[in-house]
Amino acid sequence: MKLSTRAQYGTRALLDLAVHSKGKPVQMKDVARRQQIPLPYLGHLITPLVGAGIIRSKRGGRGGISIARPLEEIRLSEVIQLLEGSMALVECVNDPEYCPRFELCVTRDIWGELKKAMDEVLESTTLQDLVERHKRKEPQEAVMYNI
Amino acid sequence: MKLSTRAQYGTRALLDLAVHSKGKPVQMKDVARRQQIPLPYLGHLITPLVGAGIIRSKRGGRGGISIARPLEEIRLSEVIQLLEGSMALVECVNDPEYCPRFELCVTRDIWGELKKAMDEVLESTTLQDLVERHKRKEPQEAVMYNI
DNA sequence: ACTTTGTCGATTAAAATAGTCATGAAAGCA
DNA sequence: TGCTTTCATGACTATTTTAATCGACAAAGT
Repeated sequence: MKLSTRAQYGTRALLDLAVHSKGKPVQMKDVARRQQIPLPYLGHLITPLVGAGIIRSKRGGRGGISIARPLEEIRLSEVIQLLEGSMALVECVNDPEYCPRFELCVTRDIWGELKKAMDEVLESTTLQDLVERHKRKEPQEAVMYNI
Repeated sequence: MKLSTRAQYGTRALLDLAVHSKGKPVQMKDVARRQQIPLPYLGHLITPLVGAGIIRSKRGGRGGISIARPLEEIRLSEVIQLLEGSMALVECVNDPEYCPRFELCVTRDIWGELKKAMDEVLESTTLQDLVERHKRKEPQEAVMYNI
């Protein structure tokens, strides 16, 4: 039971963008290189994020992609939903009509609890949180502004 | 990102056993029929559970399988581990050496938190809990002993 | 015009999962 | 003993999902 590379790559790409783009477009090829993601594949991951208004893109020379919203308004839950779909581990958790026994099924309840546990983590984490954690881990990129 | 049928079937089979076997062996074909699991496939799921001492099996006429431990000593975490493996959503959460950037990688931390959130649910749920929930949902199977 | 850069659909490749089949081994029973 | 039942196991096949590539195209700049 693994997360798809879509979700992994996509999250890494977003964090990369958040760190490297200060409002200015960053070329996909740079993100791809830094994050070790095949460039043509990255294109496909970006699409749904653009559609959801998380990323803004601009074609042509000096074009690129950039974050389209305040970082604290981008929840991981939304990102993962777009790239991976629901975190439900079995179909019947999303769609009760999928299995006629959903009412009596006890195991379904457990899979539902697992989904809920994951959703809580993803709902409560924003891209801003990731950036802050990242800064804490890579102090060499921090700049002393006030000295 | 779906749970394998192994884990789904295996958990259902175990619950079925807990409900239908009161210490006495139950034939795999009966479990398979009730739980709608292909019989030859069920055989493969049972193997690791027998190996771990969760299920006891007996061949030959009047043989079958039965639960080998007190229900409250069978945690879902153990069952899932046997049937599905670790709940880590990416390999680097299990094995730090898998990716050289594990120390600095922020997204890895998040996948680790998701694993932890799931593990907590699975650790805290035993087969006994499932049986109790099941009884609550199917009162028609309850028998009045004290009247 | 020409170059750069993202968009999109079609297609292929690779891997994981699900399921089957055939053979064998243990246990009971006549 | 020999027959039947029932689980055990490894090899194999089929199916599905995921990952990735390719090519043509569209928009934006110079």
